[in-house]
Amino acid sequence: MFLSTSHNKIDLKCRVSIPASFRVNLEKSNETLILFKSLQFKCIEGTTSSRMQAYIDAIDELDALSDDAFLLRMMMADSFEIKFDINGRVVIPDTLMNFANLSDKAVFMGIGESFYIWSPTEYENQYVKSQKILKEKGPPKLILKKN
Amino acid sequence: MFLSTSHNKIDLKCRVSIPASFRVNLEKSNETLILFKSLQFKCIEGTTSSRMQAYIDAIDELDALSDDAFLLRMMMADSFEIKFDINGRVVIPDTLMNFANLSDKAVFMGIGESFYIWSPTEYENQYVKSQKILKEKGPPKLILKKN
DNA sequence: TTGACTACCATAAAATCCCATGTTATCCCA
DNA sequence: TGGGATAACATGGGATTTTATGGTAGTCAA
Repeated sequence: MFLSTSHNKIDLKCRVSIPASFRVNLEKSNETLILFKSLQFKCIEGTTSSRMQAYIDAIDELDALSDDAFLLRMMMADSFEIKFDINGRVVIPDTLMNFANLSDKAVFMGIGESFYIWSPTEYENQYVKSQKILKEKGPPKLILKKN
Repeated sequence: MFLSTSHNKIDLKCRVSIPASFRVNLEKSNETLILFKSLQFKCIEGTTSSRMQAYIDAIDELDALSDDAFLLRMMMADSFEIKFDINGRVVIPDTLMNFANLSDKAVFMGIGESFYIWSPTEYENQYVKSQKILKEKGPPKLILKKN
């Protein structure tokens, strides 16, 4: 599980510490880290190699000529397998830095099976948006069933 | 099951003892503790890792672009996997301290599958409110499911 | 030989571990 | 059933380890 949010610094070499809890999550299942462009937002998405494999398998299930299959293949093409240095840092590829509009700060946001890397301003926008939806529409049905 | 209410002290390091009965409940099912921002109240909610995993699984079932999926991902971002020290204490993350307006006292309130952590004043407000509703509308009609 | 990339070392701040102690609850035996 | 012994619990504080981050040296390729 990738949970919680943290704000880390990106240095001049585009190095950034992956939050320790995320690293532990990868290590304990012996997975490597994959970074790719989010299909939905202006941010980077990170996930495990095995979940990426699941995406790849899912493409095979789709109509090979469909738009969905096309989009997913393009996503694969912009994916990177990332190595850690001994301090738990990674180098974010240029393509992804530009895509997510990152410069010197990164917001890591765990969302369960994967996580997002946002620029601070984009993150702030999304957070505000979520608070607004919550206020207007209330919590998901799923949550209310719980008790 | 998490039941009953207790008032514990939060120290300068934001440490607080989780009520022993809650801990036993987690230990006997070999679960870790997850704390997150309640989507309904100004309080922290605590639950088991397997329950949180169920929410995560639910995200994949939903339309990825829906408001519900969006809110659930945000909920994950505001969730923390929490470790106990040998005395049964946890550290409450800053984000959650602020959200629930906690300082030096916490009220633990078991509500079955999960529990709430309130600031004393917020707890008092909710308690008074519940008594008022009880007086005005009478007790709730409960329909128990037979298995 | 220069520039980019990688591996490794250093350090301050923060998180975590572990020991100590008073207080409350539980047990057990007379 | 009373009351002392024992265990469990909540809380305080200091020592130790992790974490995030800055920097340097070595490597490979153009």
